[in-house]
Amino acid sequence: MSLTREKIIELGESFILTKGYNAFSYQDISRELGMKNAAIHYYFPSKANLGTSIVRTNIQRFEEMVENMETRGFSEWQQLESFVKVYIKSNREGKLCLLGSLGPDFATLHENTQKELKKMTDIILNWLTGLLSAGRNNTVFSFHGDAHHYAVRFLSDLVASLQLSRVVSSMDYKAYCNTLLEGLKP
Amino acid sequence: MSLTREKIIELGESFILTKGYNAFSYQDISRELGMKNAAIHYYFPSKANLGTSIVRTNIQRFEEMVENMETRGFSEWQQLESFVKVYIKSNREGKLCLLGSLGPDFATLHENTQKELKKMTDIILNWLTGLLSAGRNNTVFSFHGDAHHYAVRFLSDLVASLQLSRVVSSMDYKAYCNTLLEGLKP
DNA sequence: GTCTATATTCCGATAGAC
DNA sequence: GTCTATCGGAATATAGAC
Repeated sequence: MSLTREKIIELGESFILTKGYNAFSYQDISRELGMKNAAIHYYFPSKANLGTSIVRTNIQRFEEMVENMETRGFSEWQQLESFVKVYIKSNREGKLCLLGSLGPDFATLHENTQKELKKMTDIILNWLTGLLSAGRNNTVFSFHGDAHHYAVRFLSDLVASLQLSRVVSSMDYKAYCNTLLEGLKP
Repeated sequence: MSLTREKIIELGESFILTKGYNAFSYQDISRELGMKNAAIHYYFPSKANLGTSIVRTNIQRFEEMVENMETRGFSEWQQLESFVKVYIKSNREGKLCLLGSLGPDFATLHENTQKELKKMTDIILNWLTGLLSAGRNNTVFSFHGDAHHYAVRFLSDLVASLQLSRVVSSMDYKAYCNTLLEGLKP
């Protein structure tokens, strides 16, 4: 696994989260790396390849996070808190999450990237649904209705509020996330 | 006010809501109108002008909707329901809302477009906050905590779930919106 | 006042140099 | 295996025709 390749993925992701998929170019990446834009094509023949790889990397990262939390015996509450912290960090860095950035551009993505993005979202939502459901059974969480519905809503809250925090004049993202968590307390 | 100009705004908005701001071009619009792409520049010298005008049109449309509802003496519940219906309609047409589409591209927008988008969001959030607050006082709604926080959350739910409905395999958007409204019942 | 011919820049991508 | 010179085309935008 080449170091340059990893840097390209890292930079590409960063640009997607700040400028958006259709606004960043290979030149944005190559400039940072001190190369010609065409050099990126050696590692990723097309922009679609790069996009797909970036989503795959994110899936891997998420699954490793979940594994780590399970190994450490995190409670449902601790797991949800850790998940929310990822979003708070993104907000601090002025970034969106990958779902919130690529989701709106879905129609313009390559078929493979679309497929991978769907896969990522399903994985996150399934995990979140299971976590909420288990947490409610253990009386760690309290909420009404279907767990999957609530999972969609909770994820929507995190995704969109990241976007809104750019647009809304004065928004305390961390405080907002805390009220989200508060709402789940029994 | 020229008819062509209005058609350009309408088409431009439609493309923003389906492809995204940075993915649509003047050619997309001119092709539909049977003109050369450069003709659009007569009406909107730059893409930023067009973007700003589209946001302004949306502000106007929203304010007219609110006025109409007040004239007809809509209850808080009816007003909120009407607002949600706009999103259900967008979902049926495979479109996002303007905030959910332009928000992620915020960093790439012209200063004036950014300003107008912020204005639009403030207007919507202020209205929603007032509506929720008044509705709670009249015991039409029931929710915990700060009304503005809840308004941000409610808007986030609508905005992001529109985006998610494209990505998540099986999602019943209308049913989802209904559970959102159910959550506000006393 | 309305639109077209044309310029300019930048994009993603290929062929080939080292 | 790694990167550069270069292409074809599409993007936004200007100057000028009707």
